Amino acid sequence: MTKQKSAILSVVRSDKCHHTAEEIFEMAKKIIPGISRATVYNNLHALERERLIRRITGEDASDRYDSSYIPHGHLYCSECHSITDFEIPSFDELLMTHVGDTLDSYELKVRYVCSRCRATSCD
Amino acid sequence: MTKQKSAILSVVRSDKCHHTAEEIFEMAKKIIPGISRATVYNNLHALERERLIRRITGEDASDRYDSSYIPHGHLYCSECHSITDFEIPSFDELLMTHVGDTLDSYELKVRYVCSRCRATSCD
DNA sequence: TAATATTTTTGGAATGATTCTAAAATTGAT
DNA sequence: ATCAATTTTAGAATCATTCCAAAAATATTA
Repeated sequence: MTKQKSAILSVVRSDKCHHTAEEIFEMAKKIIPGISRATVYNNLHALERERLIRRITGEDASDRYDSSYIPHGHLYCSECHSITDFEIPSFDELLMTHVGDTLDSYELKVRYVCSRCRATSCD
Repeated sequence: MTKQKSAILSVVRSDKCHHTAEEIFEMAKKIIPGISRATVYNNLHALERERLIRRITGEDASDRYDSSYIPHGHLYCSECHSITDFEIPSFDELLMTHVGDTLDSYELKVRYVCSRCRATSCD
């Protein structure tokens, strides 16, 4: 594991947020000032292949990265655009019964209004 | 509803496939030869705002469009890259119990190997 | 250690889906 | 028919990501 790669992994693992490659690049520069954007992309892909992190896609233009490889749901608040992890107990088993045993992984994105926004919103 | 918009809607509704904007553009040209790519993008967005179609994102570089707005799961075969609709009975209710009543919609993508590929694959 | 092969990094160019823009065309309302 | 509002159009601009070829780092072998 090169020092660039481990810096990138530590950045992704540093919090529970779901950062974009660009954000990870900026954070990694604080550890290795000369690091290149291409290295960040290379290693994010490599780390996902090695099942150490997971890419999550779709909500906006940029992909984001999750510090855990283990699939779980993501709640997207339509008002503040926060992203929150969530878990449905034995969802894997439920999926398996519908999809069969070639199930590999899943991505579950839920749009909603988070409790904070629900409390403060007037419209 | 302009003739461009209704052509685009009819193209998206014409089959159960999940076409990219580019594919929809090509198909729409057969109805309105002079149609512009920008018009396709404009109207795909408008149609989704009007809840007549749904955008699905993430699996490859381009977004795709579903002929139905009603959320349901999508199965992605890792081998042949086919996309298949699927439904988990009362999944909405299940989600609601976990997310609360501000649930708006969801996107569920499942990676697996489809039965066709399972049958023919040797590796 | 020296020599060589392999892997990784780097910066910048290339790609490609999507968005933006400003002018022209169409549509709707009075 | 006139004026305003909306939509379409072609092409330029944007922006995340990928590609590239050269340089650097690392591992391997002698």
